[in-house]
Amino acid sequence: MPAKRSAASQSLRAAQMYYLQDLTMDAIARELRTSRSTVSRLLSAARESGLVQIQIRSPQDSAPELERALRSRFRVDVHVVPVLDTLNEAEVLERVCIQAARLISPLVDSSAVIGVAWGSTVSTLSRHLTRKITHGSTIVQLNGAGNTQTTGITYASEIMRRFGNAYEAKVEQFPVPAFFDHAETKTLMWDERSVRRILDLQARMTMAIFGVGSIDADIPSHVYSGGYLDETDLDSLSAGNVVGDVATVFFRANGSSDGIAMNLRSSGPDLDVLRTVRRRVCVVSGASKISGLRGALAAGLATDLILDETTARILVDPDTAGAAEFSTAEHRDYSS
Amino acid sequence: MPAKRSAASQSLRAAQMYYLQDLTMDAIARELRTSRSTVSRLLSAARESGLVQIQIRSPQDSAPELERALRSRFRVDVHVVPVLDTLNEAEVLERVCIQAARLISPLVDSSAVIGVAWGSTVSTLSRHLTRKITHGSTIVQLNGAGNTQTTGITYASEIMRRFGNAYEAKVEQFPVPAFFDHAETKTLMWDERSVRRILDLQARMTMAIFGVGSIDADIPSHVYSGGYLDETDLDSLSAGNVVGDVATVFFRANGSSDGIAMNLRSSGPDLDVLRTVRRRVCVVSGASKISGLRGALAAGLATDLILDETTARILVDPDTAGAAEFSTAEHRDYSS
DNA sequence: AACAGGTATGCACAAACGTGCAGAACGGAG
DNA sequence: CTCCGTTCTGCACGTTTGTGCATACCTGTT
Repeated sequence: MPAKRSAASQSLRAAQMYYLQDLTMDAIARELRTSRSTVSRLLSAARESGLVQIQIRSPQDSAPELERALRSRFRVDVHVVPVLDTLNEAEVLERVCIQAARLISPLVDSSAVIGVAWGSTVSTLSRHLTRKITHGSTIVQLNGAGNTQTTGITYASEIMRRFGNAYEAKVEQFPVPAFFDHAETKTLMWDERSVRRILDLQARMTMAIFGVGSIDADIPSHVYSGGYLDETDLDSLSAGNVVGDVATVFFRANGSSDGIAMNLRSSGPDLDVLRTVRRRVCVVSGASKISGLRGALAAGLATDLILDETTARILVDPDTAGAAEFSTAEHRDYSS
Repeated sequence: MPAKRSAASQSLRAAQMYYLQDLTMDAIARELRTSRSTVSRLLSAARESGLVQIQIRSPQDSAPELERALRSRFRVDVHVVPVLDTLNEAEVLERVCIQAARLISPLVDSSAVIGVAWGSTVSTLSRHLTRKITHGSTIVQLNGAGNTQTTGITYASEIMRRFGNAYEAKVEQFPVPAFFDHAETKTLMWDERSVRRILDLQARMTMAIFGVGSIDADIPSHVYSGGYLDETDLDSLSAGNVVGDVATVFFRANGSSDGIAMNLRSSGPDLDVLRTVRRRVCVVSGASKISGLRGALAAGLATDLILDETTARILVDPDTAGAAEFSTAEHRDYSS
């Protein structure tokens, strides 16, 4: 009686029988009069397309010590990604991002305006996004990606495209350099209507997704090595006690960012604007980002933090590692 | 570094790695320094304990024709359970209930007051409930289960116990007969403080879960054959044009229930009380319940309907089967 | 009608998984 | 310390699932 149906509809049936009725693929294949392999593929498609949603809800009491400590200390919703501390940086990044993608998915809803930064973390994240059907959502680029060697368009736009794809959202690029050479050029550009459109969109963000850069990382991140900043710039940053950045906007260890000259030339969002966004998801992988992360937390930039276990451990208890530079007491809370 | 941890915490870790990071059980076993079989069991435990939540979200456009038709026709949230129409009654019931249990789970939240009926459907359902951690929830029995042969306590309480177990909720039984012999006994009992406590709880229900009885079913349900009603009772029901019941409260094809004498002796909730409940989940399996179900829908008793595909087909298009008795036009909508 | 390019299907094999069973580890009670 | 009952663990086996490949099937084009 159930004759041929659309692929999506078949996927739905299969998914219901598999995940909701606990039938084996074999049994489902017989009911749908097809081969088991087809059912396997239908189920893949169902997961792939976001039809099947798998969530892990950790009740407070079984949430590990670590998450609770971070949650109460920094007032953010923390997700610690379990990893062995013997894995190499790339593997950890990969796994943090796979998990982050799944954790973000349920936070996205229709008519969302999602600000997205770029950088190796967000790029990796973008490659693992799980699809979710939403309507009328928009992805807006948080900061320009151009530098002296390239317009950065292809790199950043690839990231944006993946986000747009996963959530069926409109993509709004931000085709400006990451840093202007002259602050006044930025000021003028910021009055251009084409740019205003993006800035207005940013002001209406319901969600922002970003990593952090840390200036003293063993392997300094993209921004600090990739042709975005010259010697003079770097010097001015250290002179200003900058510890890191979010979307190419810099801050100090205590979270303050006033008077940092580079920010006047940066295309990234004013941190005060960023702080008005309801959900601000920060993804961090790797212990070398610790000081940048500390600054970002002190600045109250994140409402949700996803990070690997190793880094989380250092964050709560710097004594166990050599990365201790600031005590928590010094941190002033800049969150709204 | 991650030394020995509690079982729950290990389950959580494993679940995150398996469902969120897509590692194989083998890989997880190596990270947790245990055997693959243990990981398999940890994951079972995680699913079993409601830590892992699998949901299927069917976007409107891929929702099958059938669901959309029912949804708009009866103004309820419909979930059609796919089944082959060649399966026997028991198999269909089983599968509808397995799926219903999973569908109900996400609807339950903390501090809920859940009214539960009894009967073969709800009993089967109770055997397949998936655990979910909630706090301060209460399960309250909707109607008494005593009859001339038994107090029904063990049967009904077993159902209740399972619900309480799944949601870590307090269970409130209702130790009265399903039907009183005399309406005035009920009236008096309803003034007893022990009974009032239950009635008050029922008035505060946030959710109700029930099946339907249909008087003309080929295999009549429990209530119509199990020693609850005598010949006179049955005669009075047909004389009053009763088509079915929910929690031993009767109604007619058009949804009305005024002037049905049996209801004065029934321990079930006044339908007006039932209709005030936010979520009223009705589970139906088997085409023989069609007329009872039609009545219940006309009476606006359900906000959510879970039923098997075969029955759903007949419900939208009675012409394809021989069960057509009333056109939809005749139904008056008694929902609030 | 023939064809090309793409997609969907089933087979067969390999990988991943669940579970009964036997032994190890644990935790009181004597 | 020893005993016994319970729980936990890993192995081995059978089952279930993912996927490369060859084939069948579309769909639009010449």
